[in-house]
Amino acid sequence: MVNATTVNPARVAKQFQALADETRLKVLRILTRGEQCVCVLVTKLDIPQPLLSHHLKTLREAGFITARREGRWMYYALRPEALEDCGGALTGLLDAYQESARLGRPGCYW
Amino acid sequence: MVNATTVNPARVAKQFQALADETRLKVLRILTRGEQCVCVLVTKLDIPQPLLSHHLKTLREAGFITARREGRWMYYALRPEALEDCGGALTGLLDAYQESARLGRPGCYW
DNA sequence: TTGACATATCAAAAACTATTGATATCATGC
DNA sequence: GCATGATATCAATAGTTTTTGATATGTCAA
Repeated sequence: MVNATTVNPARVAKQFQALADETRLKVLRILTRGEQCVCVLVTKLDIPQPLLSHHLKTLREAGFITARREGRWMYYALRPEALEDCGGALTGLLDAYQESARLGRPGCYW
Repeated sequence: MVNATTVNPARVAKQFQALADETRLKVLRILTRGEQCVCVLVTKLDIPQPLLSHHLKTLREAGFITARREGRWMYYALRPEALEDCGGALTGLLDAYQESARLGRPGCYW
């Protein structure tokens, strides 16, 4: 079960860092519609190909997408588990907040 | 209702940027226990006070915390709405992903 | 095997963010 | 008013990320 204490700040910070970019969020949004070829992404995002390649690498290293080669094309797909994981970090904080409110904010466990 | 199309990538990217730092996540984690004075945060985090002040500013500008003065002390508190908002961006993506899977991935709406 | 295309990598420049130390502000108690 | 303590701001530096353009790699088709 996820809660505020089980969240590892260093690891989570890196995941949020990967989400902290407009282009990368747009990539994820496109990929919600399913696997896409890089050529499609370049066209839709209208950015230079090497730059997109770099952002894809960032997303992949953070676990948000997977890559698959098919002939000359690379297909990228969303990895929903990673999004769920990040969401879990947020709800972990929210749950801790609500739980502590329920208990009357007894001071920090730190 | 939140979904992938209603999410504004530029705004959300800034919110995630504020979360993309270990110290700031620790601050939020401490604040789940309720409002805290800066002096408490400095002690718990063991970082120089001006640095903490800078991180608090970042969190405040992104809407994650509020500040209140009481005499010489400043008290910071979590703003759960901002966390919910960020979580909404993630679930918006996840919902879009699942919905498009349900519909058989009919190509991108872009 | 060569040519063409899709994508990745690399190196340099530009832009941004974090950190530090010094100093300013603001409230309090004397 | 002055000294003190709490916090914020500022300027400089260091570190990181983003962007660009050039080039490399890998695959296919002829």
